[in-house]
This record gives sequence, C-alpha cells and structure tokens, in this order.
Amino acid sequence: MVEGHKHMAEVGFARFSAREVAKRVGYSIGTLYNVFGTLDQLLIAINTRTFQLWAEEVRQALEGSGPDRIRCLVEAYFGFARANPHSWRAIYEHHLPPDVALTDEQNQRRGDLTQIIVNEVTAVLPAKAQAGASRLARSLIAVVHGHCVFDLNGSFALMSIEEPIELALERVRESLSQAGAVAVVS
Amino acid sequence: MVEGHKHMAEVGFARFSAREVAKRVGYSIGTLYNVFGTLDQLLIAINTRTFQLWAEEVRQALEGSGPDRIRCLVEAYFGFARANPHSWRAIYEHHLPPDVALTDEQNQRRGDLTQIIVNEVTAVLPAKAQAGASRLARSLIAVVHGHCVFDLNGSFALMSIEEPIELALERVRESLSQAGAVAVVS
DNA sequence: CCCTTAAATGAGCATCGATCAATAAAAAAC
DNA sequence: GTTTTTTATTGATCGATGCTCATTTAAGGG
Repeated sequence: MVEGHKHMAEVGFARFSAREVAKRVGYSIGTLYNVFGTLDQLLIAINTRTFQLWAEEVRQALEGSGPDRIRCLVEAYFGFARANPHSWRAIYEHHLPPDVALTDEQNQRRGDLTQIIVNEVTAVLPAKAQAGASRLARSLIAVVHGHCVFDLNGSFALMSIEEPIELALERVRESLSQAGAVAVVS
Repeated sequence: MVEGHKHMAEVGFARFSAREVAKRVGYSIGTLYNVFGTLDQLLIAINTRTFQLWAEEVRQALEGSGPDRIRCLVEAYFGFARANPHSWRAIYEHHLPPDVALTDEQNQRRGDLTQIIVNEVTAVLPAKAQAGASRLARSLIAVVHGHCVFDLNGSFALMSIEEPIELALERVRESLSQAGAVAVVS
C-alpha cells in the first residue's frame, strides 16, 4: 500500500491507476481488488496515510520550533503540500460515493493533524477565548488551506502575488490577535 | 458546449466523459474532437464558462445588495459553489498539462470575478491602504475559498462547525478592519 | 496422500480518451 | 448544371482503465 502511495505521489490523482499499483507491487489486479475491495477503498487508504505523514511532519516541525509556533505551523502546512503536491491534492480530489464512509479509525487518523492545530491555537488564546478555540482553529485551517490551494495551482503566481506563506500568516495573526492572543507577532 | 457544461454540472469532474457530451449534443466523438482538439480544451472551455456565470451571479448579487457589500460578496461566493458544486469543483480539479496554457482571453474572463472583488475591497479601504488592496483582496479570496472547500467537502459538518459563511465573514472582517477599513460591520 | 480452506490469477466486459482513413456535405470553379 | 475542391462529420479502431469471477495455485490438517 505504501507502493500505492508512491504511485500517487509520482503521477497524481488524475493518472492514478490501480492496475499500475498492482504491477508495481508484483501482484495481479485481482489480488489487489481482493485486498481493498474497491478503488475507492484503496484511495481512502492512500489518502489516510498521507494525512498521517502530514501530521507527523507538522509534529516534528513543532518540536524543533522556536517561540513562534504559529508561524511554524503555517510553514509546515505549506511545506508538506509543496513537497508532496500530488499526494496532498489527492486528499481533496477524491470524493467518496455517497454510499461509502470512512471508518472511525480512519476519521480519527485524519483528525490528528487538526487536533495538533487546535492544541496550538488553544495554547495561544487567553482563558476567556478558550470556548471558541476549536471553532477558530478550524477556521484558521481553512484560511491557510485556501492560500495553499492558490499557491499550488498557480493563482498567486499568475497575479504576481509573492510570499503566499507570509500572506496566510498575516491573516492568521490578525484573527488570533483579534481573539485576544498575545505574543503571536515575531 | 453549454451541453458540456450541463453534463459537468450533473455528473461532476470524475464521471465527466467527452463521449457522453457528444451523445448529448447529437454529434459523434470525432466531431467533438475536431472542434475542441483535446479533452483538456473542452474542460477549459467549460470551466471558463463556469467562471463567467459565477462572476455574473456575484455581479447581480452586488447590484441588489444593501450597505454590507462585503457580506454580499462572501454569501454570493458560497452561494454559487453550493448551488453548482460539480461545476465549481471542476474548476479546481482540472489540472492543465504543463505544455498547455490558457488563452489571454480565457485568463481575462476568469479574472473578472477577481476584479470584482478587488474593486469592492479597494472601495472599503482607506486611502493609505490602497496600495496593498490588490494583494489583500486576493488573500481574502483565499480565505473565503478555504472555508468554501471545507463547507462543500463536509469537513466543517464532520466537526460540527456551523454557519461556515459567518465564520468566513468573521475572518474577512477582521482583516479588513485591521487594514483600516471602516463600516464593515453590519 | 488426500482433502479442505485460503490466496492469487488473469481473461473478459464495458467504458474511456484519442486517432484517422473514409465518407458526406458544402462551396467554388468551370 | 456539372465537375472539382474544400470542409465537415463519421465511427471503427487502439490502448488503457475499473471491476468481476470462474479457475488455478498454495497451504495445512488428518
């Protein structure tokens, strides 16, 4: 399955093929379908793995972070997407058919990254704002995500918008300081 | 081609098929390929049309807007994506091969929506902040876009985050007021 | 050694994007 | 009005895809 992940990283979602994965791993298509049941399930497994690697990378970045942990978070978010554009995009390009859903375990694995961010946002907010920390954290993830999308698809470059990471960071800091966070400016 | 647009709206990017478009429009596959040359070109035409309809819808929403034009903008952005999820997603799921690029005309058509937003943001900023209005506007588009993605793909719902439009609007207003905008709070 | 269970196979089906010689239709030339 | 040239349209054909399932192979247990 790690081989499937590699294949995705190399060719991207649009050119991804279960047959090619089977070939790479040395099994027949039939066997691969016996294991995963469905292309969707294979993609789910691959994308869940991407989430895990992403969370792990962010975690490690935070460990080696200086005092500006929010900047570290934003840079690590971008960093992973830029370093693994195909895998990163596949997460958002694979739409589940309405009749299949993620396992609880898969959902939990995918939620790890979010939890890391929620923790950091919570840590930076004053006591009075803790109640809304979770909601705000999700919103800030969306903020960074939007900038990341436009960075990877070339929208920012097309419009000569430079330093998209700094741009996203500005927005995040504005919202955090408005929420009463202290010491979020480097 | 409007038929191709309808097909996209009905089945989405993943299930989109040039053959089906040909069938719907009453021509053979060959003819369709003679006209568009490539599947990519057909998709480009369809997505450019989506951009036009989107911009038109936002324009009309602004015409009937009350004093809070920023809210109107955010609601219209979300509104179009929610009303045309397949077409909207297709814009971001179609990746051009590195050897093809958009026509200048296509780029301009696609930039209309951005221009509308840049104008509104500029109008709301004080004179001293006009210089950075374009950059800020693009950033705010990214902010709303990120929230829109998570709204459509169910991330917010999964985490019980309600009223994503209001959430996006909060972020936008924070950034605008930080930039010195006045009267952005309803 | 046989028998049962489990694992792996790959030909076969429908569909896809794409091509291109062949055909039909329209325009131009006479 | 007839012939010639140009343009438009066709669909059989190719390789590749997701997916199925009868068949084969392998592994153990007695």
